[in-house]
Amino acid sequence: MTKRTQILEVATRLVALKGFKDSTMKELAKITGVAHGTIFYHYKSKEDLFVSILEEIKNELVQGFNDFLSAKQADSGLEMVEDVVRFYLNMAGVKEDQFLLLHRHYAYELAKTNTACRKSLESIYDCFVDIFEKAILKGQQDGSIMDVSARKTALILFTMVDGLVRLNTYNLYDAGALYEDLILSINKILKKPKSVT
Amino acid sequence: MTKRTQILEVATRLVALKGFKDSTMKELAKITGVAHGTIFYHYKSKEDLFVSILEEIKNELVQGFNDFLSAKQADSGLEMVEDVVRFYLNMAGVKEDQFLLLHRHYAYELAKTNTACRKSLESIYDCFVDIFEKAILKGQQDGSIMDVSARKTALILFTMVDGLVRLNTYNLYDAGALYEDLILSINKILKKPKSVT
DNA sequence: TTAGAAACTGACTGATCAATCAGTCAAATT
DNA sequence: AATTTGACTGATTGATCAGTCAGTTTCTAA
Repeated sequence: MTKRTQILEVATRLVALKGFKDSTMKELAKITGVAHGTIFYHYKSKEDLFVSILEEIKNELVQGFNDFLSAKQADSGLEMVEDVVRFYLNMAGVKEDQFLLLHRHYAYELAKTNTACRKSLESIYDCFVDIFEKAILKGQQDGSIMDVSARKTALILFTMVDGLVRLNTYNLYDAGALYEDLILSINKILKKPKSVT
Repeated sequence: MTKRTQILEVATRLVALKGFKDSTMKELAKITGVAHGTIFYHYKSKEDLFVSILEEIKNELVQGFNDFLSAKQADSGLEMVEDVVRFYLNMAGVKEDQFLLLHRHYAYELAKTNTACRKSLESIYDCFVDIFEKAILKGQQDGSIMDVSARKTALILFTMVDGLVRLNTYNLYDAGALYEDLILSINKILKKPKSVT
């Protein structure tokens, strides 16, 4: 692995854990095992490094969700929504650093002035919401999901799932105990009542 | 208004807007119109000032939610849940700075080492979840809400509503357009089906 | 073999920050 | 009138930071 890649990996973990401002390039250099100046040889500034981190996160997450989408296609739409929720929660555990970083404010503040940053964030969130929307649309075609606005409902499901991930991060409540209740609630929102035609 | 209070008010807005690290005491002094040293006369450190900010937020929010609770008592439990949701969304608009600050990471990081900070956060979130739980329990007594774990469901509703507030903050989607759909979804989660005894 | 390019180093710089502290001043107390 | 107190001031300090740069090492291709 090149030093450039090593720096990016360690920086992701560091910024996720401590935030952008509290992560110093000195510490990053020390942990990575390179000289302070090497970071600036590969990335022209701290902000530039952050944009690269976000781009890498975007690539990994979009890749991961697309892989999931092309692998799973058999179930009903309603079952697919469940699968998406479980996959999302699983990804949030596996790629904890990436999700933690996405839940910090710095990226969204930088997005106001930095185009590349905004593009990455948009790609990530569109990817998240799209996958819920696709599952809902599928469910409406196969009759397992009731007639609701797919996009709006997708956004609501996303906020529910992502909210739970966040609750975990904050450590105020035991969010893990809520996973099954969350899926039950989502079922109630979506499930088409037995038709009475 | 005393300078001490003025400093606290301006600091709340400043830290909500820019985050703890990016808010400088120099700027705070300038905006408030006091000398740099005055801040340290009233608050022994920047961190101490932040704890005071959080305590003030706790007092205001807990007060606000308790006022709401003692005013509203007539409706059915299900209607009360709706009222709580609307009140929460309204408060998030009125007290935008306070909610924004609560959605930042610094408070939760400080809570790991600072007891007063942790206590304030716990009071705030317990207050939020309790009010949902009370409405659900009421609905289960009057028969408008189905038999579910009140506490767990309260947490899920809270993550839904708070997630929507957050979505607004991030400016990625138009969350305002989702308010009515959110309330519909919550209704589906809670509403007791017509009994078939 | 070697010359030039690319990768890397770490001491250094200037800027910025929280916090300090000696001192001012007006109001309260004696 | 004399003294004390508490609110307030702003220049100063020492620490820390991102970023620079002159110099060194490693790689590459002819």
